[in-house]
Amino acid sequence: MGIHNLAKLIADFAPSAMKEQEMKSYFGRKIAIDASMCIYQFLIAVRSDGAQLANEDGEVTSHLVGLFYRTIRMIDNGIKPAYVFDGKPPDLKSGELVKRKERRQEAEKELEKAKEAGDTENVQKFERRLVRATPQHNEDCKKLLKLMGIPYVEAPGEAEAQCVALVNGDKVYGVGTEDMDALTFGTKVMLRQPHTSEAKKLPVQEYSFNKVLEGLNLSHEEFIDLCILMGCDYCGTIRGIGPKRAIELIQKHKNIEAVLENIDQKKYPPPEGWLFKQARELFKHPDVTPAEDIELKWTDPDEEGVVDFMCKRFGFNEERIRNGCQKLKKGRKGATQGRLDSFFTVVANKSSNKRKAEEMNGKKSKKAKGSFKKRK
DNA sequence: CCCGTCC
DNA sequence: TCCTCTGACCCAAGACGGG
DNA sequence: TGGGTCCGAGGAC
Repeated sequence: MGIHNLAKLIADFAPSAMKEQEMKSYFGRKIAIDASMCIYQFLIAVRSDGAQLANEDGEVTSHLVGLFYRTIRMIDNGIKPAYVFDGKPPDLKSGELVKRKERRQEAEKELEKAKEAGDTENVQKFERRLVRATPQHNEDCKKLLKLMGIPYVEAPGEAEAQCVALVNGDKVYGVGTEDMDALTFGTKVMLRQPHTSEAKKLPVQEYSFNKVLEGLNLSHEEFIDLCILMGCDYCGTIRGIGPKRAIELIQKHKNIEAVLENIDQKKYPPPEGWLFKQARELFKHPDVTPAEDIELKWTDPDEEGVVDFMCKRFGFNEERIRNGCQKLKKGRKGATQGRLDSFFTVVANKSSNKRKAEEMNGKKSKKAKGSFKKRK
């Protein structure tokens, strides 16, 4: 998943494209998040003695624990998440998916071996490697989100691409992800792991797409070709060409076709039947629902519904769940208030410089729309 | 800060 | 010789709070 | 599964 080494390349060649912000400065912001990715991570990480958390009937709850508390944490910080669920992966990804399937089968064998040998350490290791978010997990999470009053979107294709559509269609401020290919899809703003920053006392890393292009001195099309050269999920790469050579070649020749004409293909052989054109097309025109067809609404949680679902069905501690619901209600009010507040400073120049206003106590005049002064 | 608990 | 890529290896991937 | 690090094998110069 993602673009190989892209974060490092940006750090090296376009450092100003990333700025670090305090969590607080995102108060009132809406953010799109790839739900499938979160669920997967929760299933892997939320464990006790190496096993997933579960209710008395053995139904897994790790994904619900993770989603519940992370969402509350964000709302509590005035950040409004909208979750996006994966649809069908594009056909081009099937090669990658076949590889993953093979690795799975490998892990299954290893798991059997470890079980027979009574090697608990390896059993856990390979169980973890076999984790996959099932339709049931997804449904559980959708139900919970609905009860919590948090909006979600079911993407026709890749969740990441749908998140980008929401950003660029001005439904949300940015996409919160670890997956750098959000930038390849062209997201105006990308936030890296906005949820962890508070807990770990780390700043949020904010990437600006325009500054990435500016810093690398590339157009969006050239940038896509660069990403393909460096390695994406959709097709192979040219052996012997890594980030350094890739960026040099794209800057010089502008696209992969021209690169191929100008390198010694004996020394740098492209993959057999290389599908770079199809990959390029996928990044340019991914299968997404247009943002204008999507309405995102944050509402108060249905506390009794949440308690019923989480406690009755999944055996969660009622006090904690009710506590969480209270935080949701409180945080939502604050965030709604805050959004209005920041509206005045934010909307003014959205694409380029965003707002330094927060610190500088903004005075803006460019781009008329909504550029009042920040009050307070 | 570390380490156990959450279910 | 220098630079760049590759492949091997290891590790950790959540959130939270009590002690 | 990906990321970080470290080392050896090539081409690049």
